[in-house]
Amino acid sequence: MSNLTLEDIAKRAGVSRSTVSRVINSQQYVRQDVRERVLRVIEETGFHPNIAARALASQRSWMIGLVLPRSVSSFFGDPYFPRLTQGIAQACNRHNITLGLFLVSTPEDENKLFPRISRKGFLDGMLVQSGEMNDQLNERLVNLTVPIVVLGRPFQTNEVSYIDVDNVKASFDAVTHLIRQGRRNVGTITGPTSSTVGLDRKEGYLRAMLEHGLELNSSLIMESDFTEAGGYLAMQELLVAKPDAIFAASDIMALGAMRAVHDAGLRVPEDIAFVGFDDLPFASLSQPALTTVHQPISKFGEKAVDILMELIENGTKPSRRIIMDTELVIRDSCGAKQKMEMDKET
Amino acid sequence: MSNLTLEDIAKRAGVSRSTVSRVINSQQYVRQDVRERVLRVIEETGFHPNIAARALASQRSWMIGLVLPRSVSSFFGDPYFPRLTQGIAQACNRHNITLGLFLVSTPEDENKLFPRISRKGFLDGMLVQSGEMNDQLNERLVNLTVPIVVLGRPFQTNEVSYIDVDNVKASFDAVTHLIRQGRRNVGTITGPTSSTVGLDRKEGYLRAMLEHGLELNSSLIMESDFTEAGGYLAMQELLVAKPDAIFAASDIMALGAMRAVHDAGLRVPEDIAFVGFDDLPFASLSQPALTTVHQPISKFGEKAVDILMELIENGTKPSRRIIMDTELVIRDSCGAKQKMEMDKET
DNA sequence: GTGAAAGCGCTAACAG
DNA sequence: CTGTTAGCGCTTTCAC
Repeated sequence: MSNLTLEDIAKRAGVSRSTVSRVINSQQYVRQDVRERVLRVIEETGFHPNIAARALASQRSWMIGLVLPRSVSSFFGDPYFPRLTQGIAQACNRHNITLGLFLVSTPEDENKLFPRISRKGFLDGMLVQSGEMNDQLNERLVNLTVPIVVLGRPFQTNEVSYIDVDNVKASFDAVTHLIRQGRRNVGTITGPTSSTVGLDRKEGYLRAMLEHGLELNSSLIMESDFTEAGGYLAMQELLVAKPDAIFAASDIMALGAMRAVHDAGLRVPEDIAFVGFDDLPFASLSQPALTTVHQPISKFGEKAVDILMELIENGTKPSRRIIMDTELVIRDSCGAKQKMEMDKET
Repeated sequence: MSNLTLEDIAKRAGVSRSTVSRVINSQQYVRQDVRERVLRVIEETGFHPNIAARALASQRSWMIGLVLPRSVSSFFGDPYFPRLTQGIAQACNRHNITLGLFLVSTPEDENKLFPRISRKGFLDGMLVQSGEMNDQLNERLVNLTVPIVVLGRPFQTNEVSYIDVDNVKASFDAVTHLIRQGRRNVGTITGPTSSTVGLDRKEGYLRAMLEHGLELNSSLIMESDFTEAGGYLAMQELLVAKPDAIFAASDIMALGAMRAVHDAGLRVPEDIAFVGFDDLPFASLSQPALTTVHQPISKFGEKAVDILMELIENGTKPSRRIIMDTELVIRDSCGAKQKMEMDKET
């Protein structure tokens, strides 16, 4: 738009450049009437400071990065990420900072991107999606001096700030719910166990089974990849073990698995009960409506930005750990409602 | 990372700052051996130029923006956008520029964001998703001097560069395909007709019907909103008119509609044939697999970035219009395969 | 409280 | 081909 500079505003307001700068950065030590006069000129002219100049002088870029490592960038097929991104973008708007999006697709990408984003002064901070165990990027990034908030528990938690939900507890509760419905042959479709989220949700399943005196059966546990197709395939294998309930570590896998159950001529929840994880919009629309663990995805993203901004303002020590709450949303796929009806009748 | 400056590199390489700058910007007029020497020092030190300083001096930010107006930011529930974003992000990596993400959620967002992103020097260019008719942002943005590529045909096409698929033709072909299967009572679920994409896909339907001598019936045309739930609702209404085929303007709406058909106790494609639009990953996984118009979404995004970069390098005149090809992917929901079987038998 | 002045780290004429 | 020099538009001491 305009090419106005601080100097122009200063001239028009009859003050010096420094004063205008002070007003813009809402510092103290500016007389009230002067401040108002400057503000008025800024308003009238539609002046906005040049970000590059400001960044150069202040050593802050007013930009944070959202970094999705290679191992998750294919996850973009999972509606989880768009939702997350939306929450993050909204929070950035609120904070008046810009959001840089860095999707690492290939190893070459990673090598090119890493030096660029880790250059001091380029990003004020970053949000890094927790990736897979063998993902080097995560570790390289975390060892930087830039403030970082990891989305999801990282493998290395020392000195790192991160935000997560209590995956173990949430999964424990989900599986417990299935067991309480009288299901005994409870199987699970896990996420990749090379990721903490895959690991933690599996852990919740294992603990629930053990705690309720049920035997673990390795043929009731299938690892998959957080995709619909993966869920379908995993379910086909699980069918052999004749489960009467399945806890899927994500809604999208639950959907694929239910499709497999349907294709096998079995019914949900009568033959096999289901609980998913995420509570994405389509969960309530599936056939039958999916009982699932609700995650506050959008809020999760917003909170992550808030924490990051705090770290940027106040320094990264001590590191912060935020665990957000989940909630089991009971719909039709777990058979609980149906069971209640039956219990009433008898 | 490091705090090296051009000056440091210059000193180590025994040259002046300008020479290093020339090497970095791969300009000519540097002797081969000098260039190599400088390059080696850069390599050894892991030096990366300070973007803010570079931006200030060169008046280029090396960042482009992806702007999703309010009317589409809710569309983020549509897997189309993540795919598109992925293509765009990849192309940005290739071009060594950073991608700023600007989601406009509320009117306040819009008012805050607009001056910020339109400030000269902040963005080298932007990709703006074509929004709804009454969306002011689109027009405001397009009237800026910043290079812009609109994603999807804008309402005002004069002097604006944009990239799109031939929605009218693609829809025409899709509907023609249904008619060729012997369907006569073909209905459509359109996108919002306040958007060009909704308008164009409807236009293709209308033309196909007319051109094949079929009468238009307003109760066979339902406007919806590109959501699964919207598709379901629209289909419920359409059912009254007893259609034998439906062209849905997006896969996600087709999915919702097929769910409604299923709930009504009818079969796809026997009772009602379906063709969708997008060819998102789940299209091949639906029950039955969805016949749909394949859009090269990711390539679309990449191409958009390429065009924008060209505009940035070479000026925005003349404006460019790129129309990408689509392709009808025949699966099971349209009944064509089934019909072929039958035709063989008789 | 306010202004002058010195950079922030780079690019881009301009000399040579 | 290479170096010198003058900014880019802001922040931030340091005087006053």
